[in-house]
Amino acid sequence: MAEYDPQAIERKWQARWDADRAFEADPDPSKLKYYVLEMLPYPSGTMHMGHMRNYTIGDVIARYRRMQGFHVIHPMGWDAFGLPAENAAIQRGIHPREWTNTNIESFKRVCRRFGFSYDWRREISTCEPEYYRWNQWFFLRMLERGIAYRKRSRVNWCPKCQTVLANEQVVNGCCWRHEDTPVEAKEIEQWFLRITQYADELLETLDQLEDGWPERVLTMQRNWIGKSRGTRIRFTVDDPRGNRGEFIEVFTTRIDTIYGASAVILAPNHPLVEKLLGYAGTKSLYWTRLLRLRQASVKTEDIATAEKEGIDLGWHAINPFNGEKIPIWVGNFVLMEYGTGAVMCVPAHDERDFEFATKYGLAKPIVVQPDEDKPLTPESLDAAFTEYGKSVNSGPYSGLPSERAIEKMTADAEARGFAKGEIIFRLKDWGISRQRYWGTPIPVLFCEKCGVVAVPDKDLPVVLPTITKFSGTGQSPLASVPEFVNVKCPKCGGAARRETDTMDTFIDSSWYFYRYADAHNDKAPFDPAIVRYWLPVDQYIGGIVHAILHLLYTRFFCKVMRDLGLVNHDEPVKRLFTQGLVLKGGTAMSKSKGNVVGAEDMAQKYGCDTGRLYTLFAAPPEKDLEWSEQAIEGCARFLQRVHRLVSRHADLLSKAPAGSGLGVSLDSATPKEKALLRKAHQVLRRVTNDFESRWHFNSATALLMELVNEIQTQEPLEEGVRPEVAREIFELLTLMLAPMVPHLAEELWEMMGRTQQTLAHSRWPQFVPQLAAEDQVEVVVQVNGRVKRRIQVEAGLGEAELVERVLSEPKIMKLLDGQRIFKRIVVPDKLVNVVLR
RNA sequence: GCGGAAGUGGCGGAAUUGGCAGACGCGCCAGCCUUAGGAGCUGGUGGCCGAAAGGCCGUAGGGGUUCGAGUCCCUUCUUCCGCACCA
Repeated sequence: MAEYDPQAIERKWQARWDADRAFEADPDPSKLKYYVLEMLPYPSGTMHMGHMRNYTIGDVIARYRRMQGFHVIHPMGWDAFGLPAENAAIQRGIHPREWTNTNIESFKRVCRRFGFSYDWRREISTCEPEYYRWNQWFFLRMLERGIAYRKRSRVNWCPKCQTVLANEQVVNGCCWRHEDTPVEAKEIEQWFLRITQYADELLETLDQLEDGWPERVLTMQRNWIGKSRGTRIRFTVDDPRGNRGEFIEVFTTRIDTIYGASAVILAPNHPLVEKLLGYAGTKSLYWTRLLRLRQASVKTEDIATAEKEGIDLGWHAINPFNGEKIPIWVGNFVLMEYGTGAVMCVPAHDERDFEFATKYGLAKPIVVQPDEDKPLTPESLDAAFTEYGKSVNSGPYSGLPSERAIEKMTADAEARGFAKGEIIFRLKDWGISRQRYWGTPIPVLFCEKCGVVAVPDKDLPVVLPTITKFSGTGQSPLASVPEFVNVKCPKCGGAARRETDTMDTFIDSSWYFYRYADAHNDKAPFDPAIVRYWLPVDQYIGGIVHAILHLLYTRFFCKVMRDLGLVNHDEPVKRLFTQGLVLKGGTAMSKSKGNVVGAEDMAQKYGCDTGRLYTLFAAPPEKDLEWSEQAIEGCARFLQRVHRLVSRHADLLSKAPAGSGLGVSLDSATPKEKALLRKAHQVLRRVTNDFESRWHFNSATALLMELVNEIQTQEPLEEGVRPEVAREIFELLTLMLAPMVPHLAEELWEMMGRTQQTLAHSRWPQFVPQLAAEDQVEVVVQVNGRVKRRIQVEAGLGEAELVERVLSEPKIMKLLDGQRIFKRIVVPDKLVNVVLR
């Protein structure tokens, strides 16, 4: 009997799949397509179990869908631009391209080693000109439409990365790659993509994803976009020494509380602050204190807990509703980046204003009263009342409910010209310039005469030149390559300089899965007709880390592509699955923490099927998974057991024609056959359900283990099991194993004499209810809801009959001892509850 | 602080709609086989009481709805995640 030799089996079947081109699929309108996608990896160092888990989940789904007859596209590629490659170059003197390609080779080798069913013809690598030229093409289209634009602004600078970060790439005030490195503020001129133009739609179409995306991710995106409906109100600055026409615009969602405003507060870096101090000649007086307010900590935890601080500027603003003069302050809690950089301070109805007013002794007029509770009084007010209620002390608006007051006051204020209803978003435009080398060159030139000039399409790609010196000084490395920088202006022929910043690598990953559909197109990013067949993605699988970053950007790109007429859907991904992390010692595997288990080492030790099975069995896929050497041994044992089991019965199985089991009638079946067929079909029903709706591969695996256990308890099969029945059972087992442990399944299939076709395209078996049905069931007998006895009865008894049978059972009669029965609850085939009371 | 998810044996985790809690695996215990076992096989394994039959307790704590609750409701606690002066 041949031992289970995973290495040999795995090589053998991988070669066979390659020869069969088993996983290649091209558009075929007669077939239902299914797009399975795993987030493309950044190939750094070696592939670890975290990656491997991601791809295993995707592969099981791809293989299962294929067995269901779907036309499956399942591609893989490489997120190949990015900082680690450049840092490796600086530290070790290896060119980023070389470092990256070595890693890609290694990742690809491991992917093949695990038998992931990718269509490798579609492989892309984002650092190749054939790919990034389309990044440039998209950028130019956005430039034409005003979606890409250039501006000078305060940006997030990571001193470790030596480059700018987008807002989404700042986590807790620190760089998303360097969680202990606070970002610094820097004024830089850079390129932005006007994602805010789509803010409303990015929010609206999240509703379409309700059924397919985790609620968590949807919530995070909604919060990030941060839509807020309110009013922009203009307060005139009271100017006793002449009218300079200064005014302050505040944004508020609660215009109804304006009669309760006791100050206007400006952000410390609001331009008007210095102006007003200048007018009054009081700059020197306030300057030190003002600087202190401006030096807010960047750590967000600190910000939230920081004490409110302010400075009374000595100026007043006029409340446009009642003409009242209220002081103008500067406050450290007012953000220049949000709204108008100025707020009206309504202490009685805003928590922050309450705190501020308490500290500085500002008045707290009450202008909203709660609906039910007893009315607020200045004496009883110990916290801000921020809910809606009824307006009071608000001139003509007194008595209105808050909602009405907001509407009416906004309308009136608009009519009188000092306010405007407005919707603002927390979302900011996406800053995409990076002062680094290893990325897509931004295809524009700066001409002395013509200004900013787009590189003409025909000159794409703007190829990233090969450079050899990497300093990491924060200067764009491309600036030091004269042959790259100095060009002729395509418009006027005069001298021009190329843009030397490169694009954020999140551009690369925003549309890569469209490129997979038509990976070698050299006329366009892709052929819209092909994309119409394959896209949108039916199932995307990846980590929760990308809940905002990548998934927001890619949704934005989809909408831009739609507006360019390239695609006809609004959302790129129908269903999203966020898998859990692979932990070791309680933390996520990562190179920096030194706790990685290499996928290749693992495959070498146990075989990849064992590795696949372990990651599927150890936890449901959405949960984190703690790596355990002991538990993986259990999976290895199980596969060995299955292999031995089939080996042992090869003779018996060879006596039956293939696929003959279905005709077996239960009437003529032996008890052993009945037991086996029942178990097999019960397992099939539940495994199919786990695959279909929940992807609980852990319980599916447990069920298959149960089936194997059952087969073993029915041994020897030669006695009492006909070959065709044995065959049916073993084929069911093998087909169900196929998506999870495909190599072993193929081998078993062959051992059973099936040689014509691989399992890759075999059909998923059909559940037969009659075969799963039990003819004896165990019924639980409860007294007053507590389980007392269990009895065997034939299945399918009616309620009355079942009660009759239960009550006539001697051991039940003894239990009840003639007591009066108050009530009976009957669940056929399951339970009888006798209520005595 | 706000929002969300979760809490089940020694461990990972099952339990589809309110109907047998702990499937399956790991670990552990006992036995078989073996020159040997870090291999294989058999059996046991939530806690307490009991020789056994059986009984009692048990899904973070408390309360409730129900004939019946891991599952539904209220409440407290804990953990994890997200947001964090967003006006």
